[in-house]
Amino acid sequence: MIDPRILREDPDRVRAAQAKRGLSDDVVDRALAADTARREAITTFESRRGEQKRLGKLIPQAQGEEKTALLTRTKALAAQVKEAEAAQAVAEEEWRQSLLSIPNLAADEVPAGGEDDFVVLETVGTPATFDFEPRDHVELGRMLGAIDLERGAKVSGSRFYFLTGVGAELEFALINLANETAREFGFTQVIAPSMVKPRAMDGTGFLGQAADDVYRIEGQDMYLVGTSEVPMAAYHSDEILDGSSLPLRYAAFSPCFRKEAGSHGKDTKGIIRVHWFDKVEMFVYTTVEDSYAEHQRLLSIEKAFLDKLELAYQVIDTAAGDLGLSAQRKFDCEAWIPTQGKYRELTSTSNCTEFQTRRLDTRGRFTTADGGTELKAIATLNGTLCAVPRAIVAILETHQQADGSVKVPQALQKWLGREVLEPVTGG
RNA sequence: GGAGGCGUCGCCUAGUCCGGUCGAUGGCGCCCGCCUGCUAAGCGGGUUGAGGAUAAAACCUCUCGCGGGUUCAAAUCCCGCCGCCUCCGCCA
Repeated sequence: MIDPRILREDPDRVRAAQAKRGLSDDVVDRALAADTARREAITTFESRRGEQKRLGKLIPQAQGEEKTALLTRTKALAAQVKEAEAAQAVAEEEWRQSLLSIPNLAADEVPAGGEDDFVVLETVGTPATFDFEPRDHVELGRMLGAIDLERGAKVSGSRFYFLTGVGAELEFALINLANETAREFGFTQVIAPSMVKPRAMDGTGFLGQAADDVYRIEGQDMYLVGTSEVPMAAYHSDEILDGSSLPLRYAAFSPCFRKEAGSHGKDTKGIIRVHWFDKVEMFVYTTVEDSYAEHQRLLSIEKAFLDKLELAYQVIDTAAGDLGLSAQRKFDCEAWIPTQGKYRELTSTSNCTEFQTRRLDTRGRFTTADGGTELKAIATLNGTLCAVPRAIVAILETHQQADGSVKVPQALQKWLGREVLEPVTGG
């Protein structure tokens, strides 16, 4: 949720932000009207309620006719109060809904436009070249006995897989490396629940434009999370955090579930786009002022991780129209996938500023210059440390050799206990 | 899943049977001030959060786990839900 004060005091800024994302600004007018209506309704209710309370106090001391008269008046008033209260609730809800439907205001630096209007900030490493015909990760996975897509489909359906043998070992190695990296950078490790209540899902903005991608548990009013950003954002909901304890940096492991609705035909082969995968996600609570530097920090950690995997990648500044509901700015790290001849998203980091904490009611208590304290909205940020399947895809394809074996990046060797993954079947 | 108990403004706690001077008691902690060579003790005051109003205040409304209901009036009575604890059953 954006700051209601910005909407009231500078609606044109919100209109401009909507335009930048390619969205209508109707909702701005709707929200402004709702705000006015809401305040009127509050005034009406409060004046009636105030009178009711004043008169009510007189009743216990009143006697005889005076008391009867008072009761008649307060009884009528009670009905009015009830009515005014209901009207206020309606106005309040309309205001809330219109405000909730406004996405976070994109940063000035964010490129305008849609999915294809990103700006490449940086290219790191050189895409791998081969003196043989490189195999895709599906074939390599089969040769190594690492990825079993056929049985994944048999047991669970399309976009499911078993990681077996070195595939499973590779996941654990990646998780270990991610956790080691998290530790180096001062993150508290967390294992987060991947089923959440609607509050958490909605608070992180995933029941908005992304709702189609979310699995709901039948008959339970619970959801499977698509990322541990969801439980981690809700982790401190309804809390007032000690400002001096910030930043709070978490690295949360969880399985992630995505319907991938509307992606029919995209990445149908392999494990680039799957309904379930494991991920270690960085999640940070900090002040809004510090969030911009923290965002850069998360990006640098993601880059450091990709460097450890010895991958070639580019960093893009996502265009406004391709930002999530909550994000103010988003950087994606896209690794080179040899058999696709292009860069594909491996990690992503977003600064959600105060958008999520306003929805989930997380604030910070800070000491002011004069020694007092004040409550302020704080910022949340998230960033992928390692999304396992895509990391595996990039590693297998990048480090493959002519015979179908795969060189293990140095940083993973101690976790895998070997320098090369050897095929278990012929090519 | 069955039975019972509990949920009060940071923590503890009074109040709930018998609705209105509880529009929330006291203690601890914390903050400000006084006092005392310093410190401690002592004394006085302050200390939930949200919203409305205002130049800013004063002020007003809401907030006793959450949501309804009864009533002129609800922390208090009634209904539903959630969470925690204890016992039983079941189980990785």
